Amino acid sequence: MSLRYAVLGLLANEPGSGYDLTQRFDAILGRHAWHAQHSQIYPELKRLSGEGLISVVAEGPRGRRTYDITEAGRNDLRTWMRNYPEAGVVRNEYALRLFFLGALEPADARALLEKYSQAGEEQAQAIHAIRPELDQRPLLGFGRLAAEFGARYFEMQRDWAQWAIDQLDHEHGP
Amino acid sequence: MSLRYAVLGLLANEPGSGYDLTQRFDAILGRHAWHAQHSQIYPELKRLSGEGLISVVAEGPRGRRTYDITEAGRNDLRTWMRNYPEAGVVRNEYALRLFFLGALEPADARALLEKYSQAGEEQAQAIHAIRPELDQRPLLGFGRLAAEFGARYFEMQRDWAQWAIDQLDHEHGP
DNA sequence: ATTTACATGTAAGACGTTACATGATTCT
DNA sequence: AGAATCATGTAACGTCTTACATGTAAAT
Repeated sequence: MSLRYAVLGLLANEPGSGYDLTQRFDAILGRHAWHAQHSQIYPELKRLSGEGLISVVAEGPRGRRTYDITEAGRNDLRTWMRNYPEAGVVRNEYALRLFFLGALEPADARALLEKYSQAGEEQAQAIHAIRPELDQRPLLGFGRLAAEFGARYFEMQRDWAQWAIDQLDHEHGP
Repeated sequence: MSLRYAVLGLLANEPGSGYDLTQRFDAILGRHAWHAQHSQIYPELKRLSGEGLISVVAEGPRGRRTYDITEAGRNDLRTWMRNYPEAGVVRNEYALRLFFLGALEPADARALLEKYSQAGEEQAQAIHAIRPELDQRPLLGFGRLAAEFGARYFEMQRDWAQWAIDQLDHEHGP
């Protein structure tokens, strides 16, 4: 059921076509929270439109249809948002891998941790880079609060990986 | 393909039955990294066993079969681990909700942020509580490095939510 | 004796990915 | 003229959840 709310939330932020939403998923949302391909998005737009939660507000070249959220849709989104889930869907391949570091030999574990550290630094920088624009208007569904969360997350990942490397070095000689 | 490696990783940590693995997913892994029900686990164990990546090492009451990872399985797991994915699967309902805080009225957003803060504190405490045992032996697939990551993650969540509440209060009056 | 926990399995339907399919508009 | 981007759609296949189904062993 989350795809439904991902789409509603993105449209609540800014109207857009299926094509636009596909890009927003690819750019931001899909990296951190939820992913969807266009093959899932277009049917979902039809469904939501049929239920009156979104509607076509403009048509453009190549059959482009721009959707916006309706009042009914906004209410549905808010109701969902107000209800904090006891057991929400969480699936994270990177976190999964980090559980099994013990299965690697120290040299391989170290190399992997370097990648976690590097990726953390890069992603944090990427967020800092777009932050100035966020104060003007939300970008691709990325508001100030979410940006801060993302930045803190990736800085934490970077620092944790460095700490973990230190731990390994102390155990197996620097 | 990640379920496969979640199972291999858990068995690499400690042998267990389908029932045991179901509990490990429920207790730790499913909350942070990957989830699976028994209805998915049992068929997966058969598949992995058929491929020679795991094998039955003990049988017990009620048809219980304890599996352990084989050398072939350990190699497969290590190969997967060494390969850091460019675009791994990430799906997080909690993070998704946090992207759309702007859709709520300030009072509702504040209430939700309080829940994020509280949940962060509780989960961080839960990890600290089991940490002493981790130094003796890995517990439910939860090694020291992963525990530290989890603790830092939830402390970050708590602190971010408090920061976000401050931001809202400054915008809309305390 | 009854309840709880242990233990495994299958089936239907929902959700998600990959591949197939088509065409218009814009840029170089 | 050709390439890249924009734009939408469907089908087959794989994964995941929910529900159905069954039985044993241990604890109260």
